Amino acid sequence: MADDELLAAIQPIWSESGSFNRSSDAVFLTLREVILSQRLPAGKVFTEEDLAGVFSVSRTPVREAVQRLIGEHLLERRGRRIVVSAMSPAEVLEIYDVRGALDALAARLATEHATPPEIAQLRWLNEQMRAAVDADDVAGSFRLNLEYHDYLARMSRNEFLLRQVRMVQDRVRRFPHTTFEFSGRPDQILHEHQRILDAIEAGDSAAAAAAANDHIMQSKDIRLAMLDDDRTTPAAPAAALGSPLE
Amino acid sequence: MADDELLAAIQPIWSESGSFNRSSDAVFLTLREVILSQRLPAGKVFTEEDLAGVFSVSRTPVREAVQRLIGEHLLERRGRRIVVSAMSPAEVLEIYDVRGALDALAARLATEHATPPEIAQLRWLNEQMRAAVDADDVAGSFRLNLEYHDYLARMSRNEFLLRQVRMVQDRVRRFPHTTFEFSGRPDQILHEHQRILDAIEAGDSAAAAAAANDHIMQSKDIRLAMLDDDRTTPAAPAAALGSPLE
DNA sequence: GATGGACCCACTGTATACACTGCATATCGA
DNA sequence: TCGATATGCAGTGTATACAGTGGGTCCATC
Repeated sequence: MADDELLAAIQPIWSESGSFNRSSDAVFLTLREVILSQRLPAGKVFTEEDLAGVFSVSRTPVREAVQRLIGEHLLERRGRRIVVSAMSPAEVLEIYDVRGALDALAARLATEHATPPEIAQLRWLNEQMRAAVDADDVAGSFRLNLEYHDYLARMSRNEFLLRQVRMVQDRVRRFPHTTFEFSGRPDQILHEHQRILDAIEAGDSAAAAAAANDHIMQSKDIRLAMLDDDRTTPAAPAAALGSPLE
Repeated sequence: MADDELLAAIQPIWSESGSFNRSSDAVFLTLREVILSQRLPAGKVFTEEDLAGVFSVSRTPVREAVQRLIGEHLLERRGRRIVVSAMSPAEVLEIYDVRGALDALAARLATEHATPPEIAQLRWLNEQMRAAVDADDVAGSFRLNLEYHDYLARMSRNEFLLRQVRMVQDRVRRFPHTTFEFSGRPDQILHEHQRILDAIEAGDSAAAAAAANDHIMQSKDIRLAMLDDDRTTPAAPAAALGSPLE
């Protein structure tokens, strides 16, 4: 029974999940986190009852959680089973384009509204990331990278945009490996973040938007190279980094 | 009992909704359509049992549908009641910015991949809309406008982008009134659509993106004027057009 | 008349029970 | 031995039952 794998993946997050009034919410959020952090791999199959067992609740709240996750395209029903949905390489590349457009908009709007303390905070996040990169802390770098982009989106003062950006970031967490594994990429990222910062500080919204879009397109190019690499050397034993980041 | 209003709003869509294996899906889709088409106004309050009564099902499938709609920000729980969530004028304006960025990306990618038949189809949609506008068919114009943008997004060959665009379009359907009501706007729209078409046909992706973004920003400006208008003359008895478009 | 508290009821959240459906395996016939 | 039909079973979808809770109301007191 593959139940064991399910339990092992869910247990850690489940036990430390705070208290909710709705157990349906708790199941939803835990399962969501487990999928986004790739503790539960794409393609994993299970039933409602399996989940009810792991979470020690009845099928009712499980069903509600599953429905919601299907709505977010994190799970899908295939015939009579529930499957963690996979991301195709094509979808990964698609997401970069959308992310570029949204981040460019965020950078543009952020420039128009930025206050000095906000710029300082954004710079601080980048410096933190610099420290993490220098310490070879890949998981920390990855997290701080997401935080940088999240903060940039918040600076846009556009709640709807922020929601979209976060939705995209959630997908990014599901990408196989990270472009960080590409030699020299972390330093490039820091430099590109700095370029965005400079443009924001200079009040040049067009430059900020362009820098943000370029930044994502650089990542896309790296990703493309990594995918080609995977394709040509399929037996390569995956990079040094374990898959479940964060 | 406000149940009557609920029944009146839901009944028409509910009765013509095709057959689904899951009544939970049927409730979800019907309720979704009723909200998006503004048959059920923002702020409308009801309980799970009310819905169960209207749909003649038990609370279980109703709960699942409601959860999913909350996930899409179409409903919200306020204390102990379910409320159709409202869109603030600020959110409406925010959405234009995101829509502009996404449509610009769609136009750019569409230009890169467009085939002659696709361009012909897009032109045909615009000509249909021209006919609807000339016939003063506001609902038809509105629908064809959405179809034009939907087709543009499909031409991008980016499934993820298409999903985002559709999510945004759904929000657009909930906007109060439409910018079509603004004198002369329909003709402007047709002209702006034509500009995008010309750029695509010329293979000028940058121009297509710029035209698409400009198009949405024009709508945003009109919307801004309408909102200011509402604010200065709050007693104005809404335009000639009934609210539930489509 | 206003304000605070207690009680009650409506509504929600979860569990359980039951019916239905599709698949797998077994059994019978040729 | 192979195929077709029957039968059991696992899993889902819906209904219902039950317990807990928050909000509203009504009364008492200031």
